Amino acid sequence: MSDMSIGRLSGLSGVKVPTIRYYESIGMLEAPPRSPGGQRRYGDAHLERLRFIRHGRDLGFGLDDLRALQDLSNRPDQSCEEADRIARRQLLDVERRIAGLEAVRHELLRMVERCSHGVVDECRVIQTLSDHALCEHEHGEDQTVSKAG
Amino acid sequence: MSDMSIGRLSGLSGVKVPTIRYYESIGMLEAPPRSPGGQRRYGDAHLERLRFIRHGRDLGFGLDDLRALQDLSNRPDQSCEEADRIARRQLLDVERRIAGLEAVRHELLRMVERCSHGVVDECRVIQTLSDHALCEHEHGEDQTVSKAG
DNA sequence: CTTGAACCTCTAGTCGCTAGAGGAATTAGG
DNA sequence: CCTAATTCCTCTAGCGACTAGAGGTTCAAG
Repeated sequence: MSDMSIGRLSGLSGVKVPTIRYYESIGMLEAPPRSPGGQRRYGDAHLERLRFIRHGRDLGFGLDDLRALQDLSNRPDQSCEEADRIARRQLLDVERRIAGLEAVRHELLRMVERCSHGVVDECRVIQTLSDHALCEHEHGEDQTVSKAG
Repeated sequence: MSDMSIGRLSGLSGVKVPTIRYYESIGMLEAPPRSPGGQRRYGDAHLERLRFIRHGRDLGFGLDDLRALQDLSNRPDQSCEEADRIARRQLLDVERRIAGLEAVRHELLRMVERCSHGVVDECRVIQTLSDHALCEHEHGEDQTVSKAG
């Protein structure tokens, strides 16, 4: 399973080819040896590392967190307090985002349910956006909901 | 309430000063008249529009959607079908993201609950990330969970 | 040995802001 | 009226985590 091309590594890891090169460029993934012609040749260690990153990204960890966790896993004798702390922080973050999205979902539901399917002037969707008093949504301090990739 | 400075508009709308200028630069907010010295002077229409944008952003709409919705609200006689479609799409998107985050939350909970608080080598957090087989999480096609701003 | 897919580097773009430099205008107080 | 503090101005660059595309090279199958 050694001497994988970047395409094969991509297929096995679920990480796109340009993303793998990007990870290398920012030091998330060790630069592999090259073929005589200059193409990347990966081994199993790369595949493992990339799966670790992919899995962590799926769980919403930032690349910095994953770098820290990866460093920790290379020092198996250390206390896992730090790893625990990072994971708990991430959990709290996810829970906070879920709560925010639930509130958003609630208001969106109200909007579309009350839409009379008539003309814009009577449209609940537009009205709700225009007049904040029509809804129950609280403005957070400066937190905003953002799109997922 | 006319002739507001950008700072006052910011305070009343909850949108930060640089963000207001950014909105102007990308055509989301009409450029206001200027004072003799060249500073922006806003009226009530700007405040209303900005609150509309702010509210929409809080609900996770993209600026393109908000531009479309804003355009619609300027044509009150048109059918609100389009507005309805945009809002429903947004609702589906939010629901999809909630579902994704719930799965993520579930796995994070398992991770931190099973952490033995010992050394890294036995740490569930690291193990789960390293070995995908240890968890129940399914990799989506290429969807990833991203941070909120 | 040819062909076509996969690879290479590099730059620039995405979204929605945010930060900072370096300077001009405004406003409140004395 | 003058000063000092605050707010405002433009401009460029940066964030995270990629994604897209141009223009060229290498590899693997037949």
